[in-house]
Amino acid sequence: MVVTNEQASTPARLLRIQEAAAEVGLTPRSVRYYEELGLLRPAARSEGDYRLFDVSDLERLRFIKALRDDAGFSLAEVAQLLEDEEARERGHAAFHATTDPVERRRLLSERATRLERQVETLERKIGRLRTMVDDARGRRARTLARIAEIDEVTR
Amino acid sequence: MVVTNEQASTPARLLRIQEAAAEVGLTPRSVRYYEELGLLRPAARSEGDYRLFDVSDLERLRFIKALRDDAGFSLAEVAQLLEDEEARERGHAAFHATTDPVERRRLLSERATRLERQVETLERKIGRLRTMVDDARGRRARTLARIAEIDEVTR
DNA sequence: GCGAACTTTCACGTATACGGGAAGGTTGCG
DNA sequence: CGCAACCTTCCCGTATACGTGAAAGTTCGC
Repeated sequence: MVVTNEQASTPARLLRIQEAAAEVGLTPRSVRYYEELGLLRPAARSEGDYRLFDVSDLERLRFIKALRDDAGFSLAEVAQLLEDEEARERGHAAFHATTDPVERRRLLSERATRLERQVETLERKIGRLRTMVDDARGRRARTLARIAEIDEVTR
Repeated sequence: MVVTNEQASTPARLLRIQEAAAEVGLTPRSVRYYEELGLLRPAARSEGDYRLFDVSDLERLRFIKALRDDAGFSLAEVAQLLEDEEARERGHAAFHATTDPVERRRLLSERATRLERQVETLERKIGRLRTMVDDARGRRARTLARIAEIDEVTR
């Protein structure tokens, strides 16, 4: 297999805040604010204390943005959902720190539980939206029925 | 058919702001604010200028609350979705103002179109949430697979 | 090794979505 | 009528989620 023109297996492509923010469709200010709220950990800092973001940080930022924009969660709710994610990353580290299969199994099991909760939270939201959609659909159907009625009579 | 103990066909049960707000789970302050934003029309006023809400107002308030709480729309977005509802009420009046079947058919058709748009907006939101759920489900599945792997080995 | 571009940390400003109180009028039961 | 409970319109306060400089340090290509 041929390696691309970039260095093979780049150790870690790190972005500074502006590039990182642009990449995920946020402003540097928002990213700093999220960090201030504890939604994000410092990632890494350069010699001169510049924030440096790796791919996992970008994923996290995209997740935050999706929860905020698409799901309409407040940042407080996002924080709740992310506590789970934080535990995940700690768990990830803990996972690689051990080789004990029992311990690893336990960590993975915890992760599965957290993901389950995330799914439930989102599903609840979807359920409420579904109700609203069904409602609108019902009204639309009744309206169409009335149109058909008129068409029937004036035929 | 026997009529209930209330006056038969009450002309219009009108509630004052506190009762109306409580009925739909809002505060009087919020209700006034929504009116200020134009999400709600004055409904009716008493002799002494008290706001009076009828059933259709309550429905509208419940709709606003659902869009805000359940769907997570901003009040600006709610306003957008309600422009349609406003047109609906004007259309409702226009409907009863005419007996021309052609005109009535047109009004009903407009209403169906507005409901269609509402459904589409909500469906888009559901779609984005679905993506997030699927994402979480996928990660969960992979996590469970890794657990199974461990169980396989340590069996 | 210099300058333009970027970054840092305050710190204050702003839009949204209300909360809460003042000052005063309205309702309606007794 | 009287008065408690409600309502009205200001108007200022607050939490959230950032925007927008200011002042100072950092990077980096030429």
